[in-house]
Amino acid sequence: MGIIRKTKAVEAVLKEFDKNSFAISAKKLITFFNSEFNKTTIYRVLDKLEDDGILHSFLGKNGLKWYAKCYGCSANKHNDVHPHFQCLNCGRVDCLSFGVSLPNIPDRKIEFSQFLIQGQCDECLI
Amino acid sequence: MGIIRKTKAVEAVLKEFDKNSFAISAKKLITFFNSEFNKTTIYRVLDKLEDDGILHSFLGKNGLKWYAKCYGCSANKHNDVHPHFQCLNCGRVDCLSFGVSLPNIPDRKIEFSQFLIQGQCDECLI
DNA sequence: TAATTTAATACAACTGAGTTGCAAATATAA
DNA sequence: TTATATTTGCAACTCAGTTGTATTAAATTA
Repeated sequence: MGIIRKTKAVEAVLKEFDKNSFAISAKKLITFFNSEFNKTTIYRVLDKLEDDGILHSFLGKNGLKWYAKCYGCSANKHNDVHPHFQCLNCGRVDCLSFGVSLPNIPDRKIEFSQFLIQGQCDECLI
Repeated sequence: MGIIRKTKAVEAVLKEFDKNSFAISAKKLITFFNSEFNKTTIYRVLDKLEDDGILHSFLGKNGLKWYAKCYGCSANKHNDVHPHFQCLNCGRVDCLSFGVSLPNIPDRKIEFSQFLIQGQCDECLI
């Protein structure tokens, strides 16, 4: 946590997340920055940004890792418990804006949860 | 769908799922049947059993593929929309018995959903 | 501003879950 | 028993993600 330098790679990655509100997969970022940055750099930048509470990650279709901006999270507390929606047609992924009501499970301690909903997005339904 | 033969591999895999009610990862089955069956066989048997509506699959921690028995599902209709719980300590995964109330999202068509909850299981909390 | 320290990066090699093609083996139907 | 269609084993492959290390570039200090 903390100790992250304002390097070209960090700024370039953050700029991509500022462009739109959708989630972005590590894979897509690596392809996008192919000629500028090494894939290892991208993976490590994403790791750092997640550690710092700037991004949160989750697994999408086929176990691919996706990242999206955090709102109201800090390095030590992740409040972002919302579902993610992945379009099975165009592959687009976004965060759904409502929270998930976690069930009360006796004798178990819930630490994380991830809710992935898959289907057809508004663009692809037309 | 249909057309699945009662081979040694199919029977051995099904027997494992009958032993207990927990989910089993493909990886674990491959290790378990290491000396008996090839890993390709295990992957293909699991695929078939899922196609036939006997097992359902979902992704756990690190994107690993897990399988569990289906209840009330057929080859063409999967009714099993329930959360899965993975213990971050012992790795055990099981199906939670209550259904998930899917949110109503305008302009989107929901086809699948997966809800993975992670934390400490009853055994590991003691 | 230059020197020093420490973190970030590129590169290559690796890991490991899952996939594919094909020949041989085996279950089922005739 | 024979025919035929599915299953299996094997080896080689794919590909997202990881690791080690020498080099480069921020940030800090003098």
